[in-house]
Amino acid sequence: MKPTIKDIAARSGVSIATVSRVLSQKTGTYSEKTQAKILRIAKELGYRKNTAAVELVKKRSAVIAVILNATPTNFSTEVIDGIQKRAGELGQGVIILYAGNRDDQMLHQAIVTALERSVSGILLTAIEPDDADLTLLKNSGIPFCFVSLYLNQPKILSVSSNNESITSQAVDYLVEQGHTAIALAGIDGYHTGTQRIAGYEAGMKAHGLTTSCIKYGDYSYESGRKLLQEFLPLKVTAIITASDMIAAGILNAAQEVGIRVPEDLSLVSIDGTIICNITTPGLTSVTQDFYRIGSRSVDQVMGHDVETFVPVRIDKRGSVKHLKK
Amino acid sequence: MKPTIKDIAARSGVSIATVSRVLSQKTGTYSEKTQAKILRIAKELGYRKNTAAVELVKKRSAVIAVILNATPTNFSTEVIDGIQKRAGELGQGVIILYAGNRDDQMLHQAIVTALERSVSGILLTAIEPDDADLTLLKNSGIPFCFVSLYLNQPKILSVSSNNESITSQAVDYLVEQGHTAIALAGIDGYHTGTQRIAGYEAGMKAHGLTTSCIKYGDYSYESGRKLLQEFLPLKVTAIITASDMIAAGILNAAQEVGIRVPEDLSLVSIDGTIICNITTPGLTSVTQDFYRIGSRSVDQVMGHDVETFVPVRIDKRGSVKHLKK
DNA sequence: GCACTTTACGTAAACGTTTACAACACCCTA
DNA sequence: TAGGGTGTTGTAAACGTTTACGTAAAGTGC
Repeated sequence: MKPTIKDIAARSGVSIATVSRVLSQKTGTYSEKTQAKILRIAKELGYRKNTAAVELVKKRSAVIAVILNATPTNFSTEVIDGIQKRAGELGQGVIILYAGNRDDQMLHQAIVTALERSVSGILLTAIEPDDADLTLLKNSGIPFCFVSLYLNQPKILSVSSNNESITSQAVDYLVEQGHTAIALAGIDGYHTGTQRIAGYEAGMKAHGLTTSCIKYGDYSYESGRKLLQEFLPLKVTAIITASDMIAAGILNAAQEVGIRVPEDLSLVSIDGTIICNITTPGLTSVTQDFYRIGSRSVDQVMGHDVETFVPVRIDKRGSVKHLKK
Repeated sequence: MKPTIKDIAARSGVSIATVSRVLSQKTGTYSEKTQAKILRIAKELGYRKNTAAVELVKKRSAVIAVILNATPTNFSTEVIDGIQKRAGELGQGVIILYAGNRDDQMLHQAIVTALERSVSGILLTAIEPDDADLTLLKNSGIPFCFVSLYLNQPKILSVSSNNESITSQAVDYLVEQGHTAIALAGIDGYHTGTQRIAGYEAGMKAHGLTTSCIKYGDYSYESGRKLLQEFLPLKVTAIITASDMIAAGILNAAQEVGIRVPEDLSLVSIDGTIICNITTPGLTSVTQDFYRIGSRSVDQVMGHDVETFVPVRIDKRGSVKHLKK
């Protein structure tokens, strides 16, 4: 049998209450002598606390639930890393729950699991729940925060990059480099995509450019490869891509049909993961700080008041050509 | 207050025992009529079971703990995906615990956390515990399994590729293509590295090749870039790399100094993740089935009797040149 | 109509902690 | 010496489930 505080109490001749106080470090409520004795005996017995019992009586578990899409984007590990580190600092464990791919049923199950565990916070990473689940979350009394997704609703916590700013900065940069025929590729039809389109169109308009060219996709490498086909008949000189994988797909498919990057086509990728270093040429990117997005989301959900938007930066690599006017 | 089975019992006029039996589906112990009534009332009240209470009385939680290195290799998401899916099928939740980077302190903490939660199994992914922790695990009474690491010790569960087979197959393939000056790059100094070296040397010897060339590294892209420098003065025609990232690093560094792949240098990468498709040329690889490694490790740790070694295959892309004899 | 089984449900203990409250010893101060 | 404070400990209830055991009612076979 695993030893319990009862065993320690029996062995040390004190009550379980005292053992509990020592073990949970309610300082000031016990003498140094008993502390030493209890710690010694606990060690001797190989005592491990029973988390379930603690959570039952405390009615809240020191765990943050992270709900993820099943398709692990190449940034999710960085986000989780940030979550994990910050959670550790705050004494919280992390439990990861997969929610399938826009699978409302699985997502619902994941949320229910988190609620049943009475976690101290729920982080939804790149996930958009339906209204029923959003209501469920709101009524649960457990704080939740959207990560890498901005819903633009009042009183809903979130931490992400500013999608409008991402695309408008990308446009600014390309215009600076002399481009005017600029497309946006691989965007989704949900919140993130919509916001990026808004930023793209605002950026274009600010420079007096009215022709917009937008192609949808799903952030994957394969999607990028397919998208290149759609650009063949068009005469854009630069493409802003919704992810590094989209950029890599476009890049490779382009090179296969003899289109040179950046000589014939410039690319600015959104994300800036290590993929950007691996391709030839390297991909100039609007780089998101995923680690910080993760760590700030933990602060956010634990009630600390921190930024909603984490800044991005442009990393110049080799995929954009400077056009002479 | 969150409703409990007591509230349901009060509202439906039965005892909490009956409510519990219905809710935990002890079929055959209740009538359809009471079942219907209880389920209806539970729904009305928005009842959620309290996992902590269940775990306390059952003395085991339906959760598998996955302990990971902090440096998320690009295959870990695939492994976790496999774990997650299979665990879901078996009704187990998954909790992820990071263990830092060969940080014995953090690893110990992660193991203790898993034990305190009385998880139903512990999966150690690409992690080598020290003797004290191994003893702790063995004495815990909780099954554990090494994932993507083979310790070659009796009675220790593990699921991985066969590292000796990986490198010997790579050697076979390169010899088939006419290579004889074959190096091994980016290998670590622990179990995995040692096994891969054994396979490499056995493979070389089997073909009558006696000169071996081994360079150590840490699986990262940067490590690959550095390694290329070491190969410059040597005259190898082919390199087997310990990971896709190592291969990508060598590839890019090589191209920068005018070494063409595969014309001047052939590469066979170990892992076969999407990285192999993204580089130019694509990387020929010994591809590991990480998803299956993950899913089988769940079976293993849950007591099902499944394979310890998951087969690998060679995927030909563009990084190996066929040398005429 | 009897003995026996089955079905459906209730009672109460148990799981391992935390914590409000009480109790006691001791010391200090007026 | 009374009164109060402080430091340390014990008692016991509480957290929300599961489940062994008991029991009453209903069904079965003869």
